[in-house]
Amino acid sequence: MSGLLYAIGEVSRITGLSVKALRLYQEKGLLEPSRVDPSTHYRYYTERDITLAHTLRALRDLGLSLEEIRGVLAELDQGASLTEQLARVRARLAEEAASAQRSVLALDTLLRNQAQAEAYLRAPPPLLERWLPAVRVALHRARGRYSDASVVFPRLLATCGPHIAGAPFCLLHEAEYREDDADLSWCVPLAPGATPEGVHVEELPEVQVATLVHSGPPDSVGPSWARLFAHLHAKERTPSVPLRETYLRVGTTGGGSLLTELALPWE
Amino acid sequence: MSGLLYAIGEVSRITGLSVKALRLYQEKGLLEPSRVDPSTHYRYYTERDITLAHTLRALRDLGLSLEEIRGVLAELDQGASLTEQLARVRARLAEEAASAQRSVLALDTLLRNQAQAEAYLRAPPPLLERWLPAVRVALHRARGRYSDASVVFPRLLATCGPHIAGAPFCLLHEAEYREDDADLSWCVPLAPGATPEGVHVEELPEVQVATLVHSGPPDSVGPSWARLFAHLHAKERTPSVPLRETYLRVGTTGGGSLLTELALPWE
DNA sequence: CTTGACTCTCCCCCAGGGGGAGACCGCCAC
DNA sequence: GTGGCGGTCTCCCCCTGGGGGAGAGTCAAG
Repeated sequence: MSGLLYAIGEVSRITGLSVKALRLYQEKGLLEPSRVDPSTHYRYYTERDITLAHTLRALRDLGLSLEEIRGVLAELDQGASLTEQLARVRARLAEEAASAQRSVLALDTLLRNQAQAEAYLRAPPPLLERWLPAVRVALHRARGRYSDASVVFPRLLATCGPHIAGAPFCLLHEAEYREDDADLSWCVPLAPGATPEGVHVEELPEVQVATLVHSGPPDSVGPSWARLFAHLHAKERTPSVPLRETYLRVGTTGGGSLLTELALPWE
Repeated sequence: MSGLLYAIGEVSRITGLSVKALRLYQEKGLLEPSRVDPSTHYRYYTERDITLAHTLRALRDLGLSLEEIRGVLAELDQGASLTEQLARVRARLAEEAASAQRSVLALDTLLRNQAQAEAYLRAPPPLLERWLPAVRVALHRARGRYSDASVVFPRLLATCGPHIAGAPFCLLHEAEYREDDADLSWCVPLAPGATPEGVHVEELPEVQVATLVHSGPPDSVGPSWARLFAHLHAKERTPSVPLRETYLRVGTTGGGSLLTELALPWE
């Protein structure tokens, strides 16, 4: 018999929807109990209501919002196509999945970089000769001092926003150390298709370098540079410009050791 | 100079974070403006604050909650490993992505079924001979009448809940039509590993049938069954039992045309 | 009749902000 | 000085999808 009535708690147990949720769905007009006692306001549900509640739960578990569920149920009720609403939902969910997947990939990249940075901290890689690949960067060249980094990089980050695709670095266009009038280029690698506005974009060619990862405060890099120069000298190679300092650790604002990769090109 | 101060609107323009969001992050202790005018309560941010805001935005865009961001920033501030928090976030995001992906797949299945049902509605497939595959079902056998469906199926759906893997159907164990004492088995296909409790589970073997999709109210299937019997008779085959009626359209509660697939086995 | 399990309504809470009201503030032009 | 305009302040309510609990009323079994 369909006259059999279920109280809200039983319906909750049967459908797995919470009592709170059932009351909410009534308030939203999604699932009206077949009978509400006018004096006690107790809700009573029929088998048919329970079937509807099951449908509702299935749709909710699929990730539909209550509004979307309302649309689907309305289409169902008219015996209409259903595909319209569901196709929209599918598109939304697919976008969500893709977005989460992209985030996971980005996090993986971040974690790998981080792991490598930590490895460098524990066991700095020895002086190494390798090729730096070509890279497209947003570049700001100016005369000044190292400490300008705290001014220039925030500005670059501000303009390039979401187009950034790697650790920022600095090019030193003269080999001699200058305290306060160095010829510097502040660079941020860009994502392949990105074209930020209000900033100079340049493609740096690949270059052969001797590299060294320096850990410690950024004003103590002098001896490490000296090691690189000495190395090239010992091999009778001619150092070239620009020198490159790459800032490896993210969030360099706080404490913790900083990591700087020094790269000295030769001809 | 790092003494340069930015008002909240400028910071918003630079970082892409809304003014509301910036105020919220201050309230949550994530991003404190370097100076707050004690008399006007205006917020002023330094370049360093803006860098932090960028980090914050990047993390938010990755899908981290503010609490997770707080954790990451704290680790960053101590120069700690970072990997702990980020690995947790990665796990969460991966789960989200997988879940959304599962939903998309489920929706695709649903949409395919729906599309086929609609195709059947427009152009009912002719009488067809084929094999019904073996299927594991939750089964409730009882004597009664067709209209018991509205009682039995909700109960089955209630007990089997999320284990359901297909359209429900009904087996008629006798070939003759009986109004009120038919020998019926109400069935719901189950997902492969599912073992619902409080219900009889059975594996139906595959069987060769003549099938026909009937569209219209469920009490008008008589002539369609007659067509199937006539077909087998013309081919001099012996009809067998059980007959099977599968209810194709979801949400059969509301209006709209119903679709029932009739399947008549033979020996 | 009592008792324990249910159920009712009503209110506050969460994240992550959006929208807007009403009141100040800063800066530029005149 | 003074007006005007845009920026900023605090404060409050709104959204989704419910959870937690208070205080009061109800149902059914013993």
